[in-house]
Amino acid sequence: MPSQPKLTASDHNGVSVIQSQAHATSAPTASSSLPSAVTGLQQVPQLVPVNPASGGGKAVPPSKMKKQPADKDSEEYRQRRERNNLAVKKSRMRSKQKAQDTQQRVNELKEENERLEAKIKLLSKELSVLKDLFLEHAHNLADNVQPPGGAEGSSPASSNNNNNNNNNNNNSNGQ
Amino acid sequence: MPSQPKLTASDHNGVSVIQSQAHATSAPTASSSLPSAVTGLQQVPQLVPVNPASGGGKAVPPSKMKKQPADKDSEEYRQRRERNNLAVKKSRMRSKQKAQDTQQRVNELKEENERLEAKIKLLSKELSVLKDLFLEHAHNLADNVQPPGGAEGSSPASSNNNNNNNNNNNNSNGQ
DNA sequence: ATAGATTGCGCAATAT
DNA sequence: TATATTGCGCAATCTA
Repeated sequence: MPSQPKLTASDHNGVSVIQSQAHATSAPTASSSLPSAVTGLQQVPQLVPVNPASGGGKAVPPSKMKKQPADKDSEEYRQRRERNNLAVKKSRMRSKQKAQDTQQRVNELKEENERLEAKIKLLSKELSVLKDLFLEHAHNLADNVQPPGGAEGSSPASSNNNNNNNNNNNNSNGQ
Repeated sequence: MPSQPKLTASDHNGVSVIQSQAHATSAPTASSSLPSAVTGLQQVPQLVPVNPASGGGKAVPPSKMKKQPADKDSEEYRQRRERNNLAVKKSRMRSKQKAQDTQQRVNELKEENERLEAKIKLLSKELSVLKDLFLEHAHNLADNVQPPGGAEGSSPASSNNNNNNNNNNNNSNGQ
């Protein structure tokens, strides 16, 4: 489940900083060449107020901590970013793969569907033929009536061979 | 069609710069609050060599132009970014929607499939019943043989009623 | 050549 | 705490 962001609009500060390829220990997959167009923009040390609420006696409860902007220089920061970037790539790959699989599934199902429809058509035809045969036979029976036992009522001959031919319109179009 | 990137690895310089909310004429959708953590990083004017190949007589063919780093301050730049951001959002929304639709399609097809299979089962059963009826009837015929016209060859009676009962094992398992 | 559409990527906030 | 997801902006391409 995607899990939507509670209710508060996702409002991360739209910041982002030069990513020098300096200690680029990453790129295990396709090493991005990073030719030379990189502008040598340097980072600002980014001094952070040691603690936004140190004046009051509240002792700053751990909750509501504003999360220091993370020193971009910190090695640990870089490592975290690095790992996250990896995770992101992985996640996206999976996502893409899944989408692809789903599409494929659609194609497979479509094919299967066609096969099934064809089969239905065939079966229907067979049924139809058999039913016709039945009808024809019923007619024959009605034509040359010949009671198995001794001669009896001597059917009135000709027409009116309307036996229980229920038409069998059993189309069973269940839907 | 997505059109894959020729062959050259996509190696944009992994650069990116502080996005100050200064002239934030944007945010038409959900206004990003941008609390206070924004560092006031200023941009370097980024002087660009007027033209990398002005010495030769080649007159610099339009192709191969290195594309100036685009002054981040330029109003036009901001507008372009703004528009692109919008386009990106749109594109991603569509993409997501499509994926969702595809998933839905899968579900629909699965259902349809089940319906078809059920129908096949039904038809098969019907066919089976009719065929059985046929067989039974054939037996009856064989039992009390009674040539329609005058008495003739007088069939040898009993057994061997092996008419063209081809069993009709026409399962048509076409696959 | 220009504008919109896609795509890969990194960041940060969240979710798990 | 670590990884997984997700929204977002940037820049390079692709398309029209």
